[in-house]
Amino acid sequence: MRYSKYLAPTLKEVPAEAEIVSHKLMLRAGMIRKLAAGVYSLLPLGVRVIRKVEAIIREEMNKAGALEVFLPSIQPAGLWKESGRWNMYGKELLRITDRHDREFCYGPTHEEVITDLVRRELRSYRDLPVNLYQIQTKFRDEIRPRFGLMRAREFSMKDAYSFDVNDEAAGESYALMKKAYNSIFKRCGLRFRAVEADTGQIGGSFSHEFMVLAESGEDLIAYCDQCDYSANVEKVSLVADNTDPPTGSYKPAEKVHTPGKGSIDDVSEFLNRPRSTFIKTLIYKTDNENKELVAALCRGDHEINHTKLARALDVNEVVLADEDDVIRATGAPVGYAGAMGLAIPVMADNGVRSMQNAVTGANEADAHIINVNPGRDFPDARYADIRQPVEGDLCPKCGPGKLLLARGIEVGHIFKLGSKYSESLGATFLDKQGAEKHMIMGCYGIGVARTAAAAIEQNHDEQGIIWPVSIAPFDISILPLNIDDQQVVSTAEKLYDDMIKSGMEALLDDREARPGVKFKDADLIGLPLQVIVGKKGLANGVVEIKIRKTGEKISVPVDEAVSRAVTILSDL
RNA sequence: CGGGGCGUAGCGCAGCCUGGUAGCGCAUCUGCUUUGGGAGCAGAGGGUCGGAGGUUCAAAUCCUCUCGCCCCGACCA
Repeated sequence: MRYSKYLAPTLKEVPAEAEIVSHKLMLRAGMIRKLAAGVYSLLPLGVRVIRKVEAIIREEMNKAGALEVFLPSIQPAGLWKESGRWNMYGKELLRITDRHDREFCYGPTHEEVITDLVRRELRSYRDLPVNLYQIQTKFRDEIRPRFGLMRAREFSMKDAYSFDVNDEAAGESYALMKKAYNSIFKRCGLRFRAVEADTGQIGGSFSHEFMVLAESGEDLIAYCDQCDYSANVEKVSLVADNTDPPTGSYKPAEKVHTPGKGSIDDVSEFLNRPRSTFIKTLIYKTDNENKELVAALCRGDHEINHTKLARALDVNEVVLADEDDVIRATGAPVGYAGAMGLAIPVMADNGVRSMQNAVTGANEADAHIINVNPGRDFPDARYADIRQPVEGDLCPKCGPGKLLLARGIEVGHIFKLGSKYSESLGATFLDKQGAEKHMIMGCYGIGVARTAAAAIEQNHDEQGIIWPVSIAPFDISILPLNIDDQQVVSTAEKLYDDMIKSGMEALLDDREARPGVKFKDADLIGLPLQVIVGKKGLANGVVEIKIRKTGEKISVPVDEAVSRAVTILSDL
């Protein structure tokens, strides 16, 4: 491709809207432009990267025996009502109506559509297993789209759905996908981990997330320093800190005056007691039919994990109660809630059970209670694992190992769904005995553009992107530095032709621009290699091959340049 | 959804408080010079100041409404 005929509008300045590296660099390199909040246009360079990621995905999916389909992005409401998700999915589901006032949605995922297809077309155990996938545009009306393609509302996703005759076969399909995903992300040049995950709104029995390790990641994962255990913090089942019954003597509970001290930090300092002796009491609103309020308890130096709390309460979602609800539930302003004498249900973290002579709010302004003992003072509390892990917690798998925390970008997620959708939508088959059974499903997603963005998060420097060869928009930049020097131009042209003939994807920067501009843009766009063709080098019969990743420049004779470039590229 | 902020030339911003000629840097175009890490000089083009309404002799500036965008929070008790 000739740069002069191409559209790669690079930016010298960083657009104000961008927060993280991949977003800034994609904008600066002229890969994407924003159309609306969370909605982006892909420019030619962006398209090429996405196509490469897609090609890798297709190859590995096909290799794993999956079949490509292409399902509608607009879906009739009826199917969603049938699965029960029309009401469950909430505001993230973009609902639209046609001219006849019929309800549709823009698909945020395709379980309903695929299950509908399969229930119509597949009847026999002989038809199974089958794994169907597509690469489709989805729309999820995120509360807060951000970070460019990382959390866009409209985005491209590879989604696959497997249908099996029984649980064991479904497990095999799942394992096959897990293997394929490992290959896909490895080929994309990413450093990642497959971690155990919560199943969330998709539902199902268990799942793994593929997390690209990066500081900018929106997810927190915990992993063991001794074994191979790793999980999303929402999923980590913690070994209870101490489940032994309390031993020591109970002191009488006593109300103390704590004027203006609402936070644990303040009260801890004021009473001169460590945070770990506090029982933190948070009031949550659940999304069940009564919007019931509950109190969630954990040790003062721990945090409640919303997902775990929701699971323990068997509700879809919990949100922190607002000020009015807190006052209604506790009779006190925010900051003075305590488990003693609360009229609402109490769900406590396992770590609270063995606490002795602890400190809590008094459910009245400017007062706390000391020497609170759970078994004595709020015997009705239920206990579950509802807190966030912290570094140093024991590994739930191997015991002696300690958990460490890291940030990750979720680029893929695989679920073993079971029969949730095959039951609600009636996807059945006849087994060998002629008995009608529900298919056992799995579903498997990959965020295509997010994968590309994650690659940038892991591969960049101050100058710009450093593409892994496998997903780079082109292999090599050819930089004729002196565009009015006949020898420089003709050499660059010849290299360009020869490189294309040898199978490389080359971008010839034939613009009438100064050398500095070409260098800067080449580094910014981040192709793995650059060939620098300048007067100085040609005087000695050489051009330079620069390796973007290392910055290394190698002088090579002009007639060896193509073969050397091919070799270096294949070694990267 | 709560809080904060921002919409002025393609991009980054100043001007607004205290109403009176719409500005700066980069980019773009022309010319000359320059040519191995985002050139220099000279000149030029480009703006319904997000939109609507209002106040005023006069509105980018003040008021009201509205649209869009960004950030923080939603794990603080």
